[in-house]
Amino acid sequence: MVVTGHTSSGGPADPQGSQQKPASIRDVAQAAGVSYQTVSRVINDHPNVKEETRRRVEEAIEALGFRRNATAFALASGVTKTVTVLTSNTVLYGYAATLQGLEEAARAAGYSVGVRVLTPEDDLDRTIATAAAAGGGLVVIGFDRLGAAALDRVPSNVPCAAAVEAPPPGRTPPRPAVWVDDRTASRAATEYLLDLGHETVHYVAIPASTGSRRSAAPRAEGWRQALVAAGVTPPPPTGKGWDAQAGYDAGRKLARDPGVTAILCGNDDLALGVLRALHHAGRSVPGDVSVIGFDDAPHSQFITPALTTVRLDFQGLGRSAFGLLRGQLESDFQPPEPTLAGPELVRRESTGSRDA
Amino acid sequence: MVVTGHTSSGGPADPQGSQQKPASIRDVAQAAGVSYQTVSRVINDHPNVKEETRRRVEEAIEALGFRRNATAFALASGVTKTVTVLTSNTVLYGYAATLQGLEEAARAAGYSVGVRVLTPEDDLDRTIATAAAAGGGLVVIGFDRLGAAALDRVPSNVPCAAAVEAPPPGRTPPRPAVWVDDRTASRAATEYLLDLGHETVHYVAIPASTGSRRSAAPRAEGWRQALVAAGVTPPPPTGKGWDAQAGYDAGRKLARDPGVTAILCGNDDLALGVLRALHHAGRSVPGDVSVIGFDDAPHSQFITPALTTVRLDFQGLGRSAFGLLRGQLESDFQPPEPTLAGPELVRRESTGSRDA
DNA sequence: GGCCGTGTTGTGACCGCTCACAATCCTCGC
DNA sequence: GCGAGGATTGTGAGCGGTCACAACACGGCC
Repeated sequence: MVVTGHTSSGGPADPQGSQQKPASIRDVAQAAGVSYQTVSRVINDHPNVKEETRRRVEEAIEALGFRRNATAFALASGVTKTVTVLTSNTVLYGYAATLQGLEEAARAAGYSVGVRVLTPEDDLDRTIATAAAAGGGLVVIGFDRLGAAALDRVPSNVPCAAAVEAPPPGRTPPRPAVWVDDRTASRAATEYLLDLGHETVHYVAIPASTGSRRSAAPRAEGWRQALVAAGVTPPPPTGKGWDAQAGYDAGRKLARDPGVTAILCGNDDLALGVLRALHHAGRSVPGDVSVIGFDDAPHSQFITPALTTVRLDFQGLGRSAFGLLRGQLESDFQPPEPTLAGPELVRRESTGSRDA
Repeated sequence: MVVTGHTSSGGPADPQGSQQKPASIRDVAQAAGVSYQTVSRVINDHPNVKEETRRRVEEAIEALGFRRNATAFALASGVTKTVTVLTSNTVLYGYAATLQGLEEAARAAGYSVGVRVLTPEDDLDRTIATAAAAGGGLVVIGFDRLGAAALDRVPSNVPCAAAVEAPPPGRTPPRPAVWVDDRTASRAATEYLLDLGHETVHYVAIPASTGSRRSAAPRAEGWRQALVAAGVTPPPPTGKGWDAQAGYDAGRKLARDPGVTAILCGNDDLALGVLRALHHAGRSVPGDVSVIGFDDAPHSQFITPALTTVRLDFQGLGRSAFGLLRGQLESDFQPPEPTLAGPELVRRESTGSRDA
């Protein structure tokens, strides 16, 4: 049985076609009976070209199917309309959505976007140097440790912007960056749970993007603040990972403790795993336990129970990060004040009052 | 309340630093007291360079922090180690996973990868021309109509490979392509449902990648074949979209019909929506209705009931597509026979026998 | 000692385009 | 009818690398 297939047309050396190389501006010039510089003027919309000449050149361009060679253009002009995204992940919702927003903005501005995945194995400096050697600018997604580390090592002479988890500590603003205020959002979510009558709220954390400085993990911090403000001692956070499996592992432990009636999760995948663990343990949601996620991934509203979560505007984040980069690349471009939707608590079915 | 923030370091013109441009091979040559050609030899590992000279050059490279300019290299050598992925989506699981596999393979081979999202609005030919002008090769993800259309319009002189939904119709193999045999998998999934005692199986389709030629939608076709082989007349397929919302809409209608006891869905998102609709309609899964998805997205095993689905090796697909492209770009590279895991039916909780 | 072959290095041209500047054309005003 | 000045066009150089080839050094051979 054929489980998979592929076609490829003949050997590596394609017998016919595919050989003739594309027309250059000199080819066009010759065809139009002008100098190459005139062709250059036409393709760059310079004002001083006689109408009739322009027309002739444009016809030649059309006839030869000429397209300006992007590489040569970049080399000669020094302008590389390219942005390379450095990220440790492309599939997780937050990352994918940020990338999506960025790509859209970049495309609209005529930039092409490259993606380079960061892995713990490879040499960060080398990777960055390679990416920077491509010309253009860098956008690093610094949601996690690896991304944050990469951001720190970008040499100061390469244009770079970042989307990060938390505002950089006050001292030297290292790089233009955008973030969403999820500390406040996390606090609000926790307060919501408290208002519902829960005596405490447990937290299943996502891995921190920074070392030990606890204040840098805004979601954890917002949760802690809400609890402290309410006069309750925060229970130890759990969780070691980003995905549903990590949530499931954390959830199993939490499910055993009857004192656990409200759980805030660092993201929706984690929440999904927690929900699953709770289900396995026979504890109902929201009857016995309330659960809140973070991010509002597309499927979160369709699972059962539909997940209460904090919606974050990742697309806007990506868009803004690109704007920041563009501001560095084009001296006359003033990056617009980032406009992204603020975090918003979306109440659905996974939360309920304590005594319901 | 600050809901979002950003930092940017001063105005567009950075007062200090960021100005000095990177060292070229001539700078290195001068520093090492040799000619630029010798530097070129060193960075390209040419054999005939005296050991001591090489050492001196390497020191100079180190000292100046020299990095070969990728643009200039591409222009002069004609080799652009770049692959641009043309896709209509980057977030849906199948697309994202394919992209991930491709990026990994490309990175391992020293290629950089670009992403260009296709939209119905913009001019396909123009988009393709732009992407091709970047040099390097193209990989188009042709799972949907837009991607398939793009694939058709790639000029024959640009290196290109594709990941597609179904094998191209026999006649002229237009382009090297990879696909998974989901027709067979779909048939197997349907048979599984039939074996469970269901009298018929309903299908919630994903949008087809081709026009009207029905045989080109392999998932639908496998389902139909299984039904026909079992002597049952296939009910009309439903569904109009890729996401959970589309699944929900289709599921609502299906839920009203008590004759519906088994539903096969074109992907896991659709299945999620169907599950949700069934739940709202008060029909239990798998008690009243069995549901099967397609793709095995990461969260599918964590939802409740855990989704029975057909696992597809998208990463492998992306990897293989890259291999095919590389075969065209490097004349001495023989693309390995694509090795990707075959589709596999993963039985979980959303399916059960008719009379359970 | 002169010749040859190999190892090592340097020079020139070029990739396809842009920039800066010089050369030519035209039109106008006196 | 002629010079000024703007419009239009062409030439040379260079972006940062590569390739092809020439030049030079060295040792071994006759």
